Amino acid sequence: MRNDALCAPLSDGEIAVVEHFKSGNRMLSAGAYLYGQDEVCRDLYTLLDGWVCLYQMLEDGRRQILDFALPGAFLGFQPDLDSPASHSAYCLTDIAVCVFPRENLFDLFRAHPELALRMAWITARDGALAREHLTNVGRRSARERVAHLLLELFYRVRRKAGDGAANTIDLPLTQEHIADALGLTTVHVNRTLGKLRRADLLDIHGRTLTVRDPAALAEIAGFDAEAVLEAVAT
Amino acid sequence: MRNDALCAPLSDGEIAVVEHFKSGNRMLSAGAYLYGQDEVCRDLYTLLDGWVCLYQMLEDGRRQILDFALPGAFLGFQPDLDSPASHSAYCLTDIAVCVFPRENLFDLFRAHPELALRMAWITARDGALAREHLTNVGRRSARERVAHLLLELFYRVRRKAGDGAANTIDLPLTQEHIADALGLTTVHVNRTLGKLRRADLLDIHGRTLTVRDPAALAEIAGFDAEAVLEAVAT
DNA sequence: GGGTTCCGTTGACCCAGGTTAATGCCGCAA
DNA sequence: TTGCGGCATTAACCTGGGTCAACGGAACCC
Repeated sequence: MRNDALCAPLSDGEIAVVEHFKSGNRMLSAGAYLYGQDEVCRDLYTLLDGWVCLYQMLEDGRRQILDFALPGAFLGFQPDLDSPASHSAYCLTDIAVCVFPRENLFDLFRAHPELALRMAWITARDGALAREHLTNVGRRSARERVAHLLLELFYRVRRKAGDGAANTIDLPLTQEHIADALGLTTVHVNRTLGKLRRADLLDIHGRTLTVRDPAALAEIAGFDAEAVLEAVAT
Repeated sequence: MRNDALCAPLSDGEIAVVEHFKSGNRMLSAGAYLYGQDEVCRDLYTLLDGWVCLYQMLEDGRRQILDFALPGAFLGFQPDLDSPASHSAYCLTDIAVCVFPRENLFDLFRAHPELALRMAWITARDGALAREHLTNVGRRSARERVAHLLLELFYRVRRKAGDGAANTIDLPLTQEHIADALGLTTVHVNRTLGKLRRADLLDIHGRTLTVRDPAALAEIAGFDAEAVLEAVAT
């Protein structure tokens, strides 16, 4: 957890400060909202366990998923903490978060400048990932997009798991989530997944993703592991 | 300029520190690169004058424009300053930038924590804008996308200009730039602009954009001025 | 003055992906 | 046990936007 969270690069003494600052842990069930679009977000969170998806919704119900947050993600920080959130954070699974009261954040940052620096680092990384997603949906075909997203998630969760060998990961997404992340429809995602499966490149069933041929997928996706995973590294 | 740049909310004393830190100004001609994808970026910049576009390129030449940077933008900051840039910064016009040597950045931040905080703020804002762009290309039709982008730029430059009334702005973009920002082709952007022009909603010619009916355009675009412009406010 | 290059514009045609709708499976609650 | 709701899957059909190609004007250079 420490790897990705606010406190990763800190000394023990500094971690103690952060520990003291946090207001406790919280558990939420799958389907709950950590915070919702247009609602002023009271706290900041480090995701300890589970999956969260971040999305924006248009007036008429169209949805764009911006990112899937994995354990270690830092959530709820935005430029103006007093204005309503620009997106919703929805629990895809049961989750556990570490809660930081928003109020004293700036005091904390002033008292511990490394934390502000760390915050800038995290935020820049999240921005870079969002930009990767933008070029994915803006400039790649459906087949390429699906391959790209699944590879990204595959490597991200494998890195967390530290299980460098397994080619199967837990993937608590429906095809609708994938569609909404990629700017496609469920029907087309289904067709595309079917083709990739029949080509023996991967398999998805029962909340599980198996990557059968990472190299071929990377080729299809134009997946640059460096760029994408750096955007997600510690 | 001070409005948007690194030093906006600082005291005069603090600004003096930043002034001292900067290594000078630099001018570049339209068509030049401030920095290129995959090249390690030596400096950080505040854009003083002109337009810059930030884009990512795929192997096969497809291009996704991530953002158009306007005066006041802070450029070149990324999570790992020693790794190659994830995108290119290309001058759409002649520009002037204020240059900060990257080397001592962290020393500066340590010495002046407000700056690190300010950096986090700027980075979070840029991330939010990138996410707005993601939902624009992921979930809106060509017509909506074009309207949305042009309104965004319209309000952004008008805000800088402080010219609250004018309905015409300078827009140094070709239709190809618009296409590459929106995940469309030039041909289709042309058709779409034609329709908007014929509907008397806007007009583009000779590097100039005139918004004839902002309200109708906002309606079409699902343009939420709050959300989008906050993502760009001081 | 005549190339040349860069852009904008338009038309004809095509296809990747959207739409609609039906079918089937599984897990769960009564 | 049945029924129901969420999800995956498939097929038939349609359309928004892509592709290809041609043309025109403006700015530039020799």
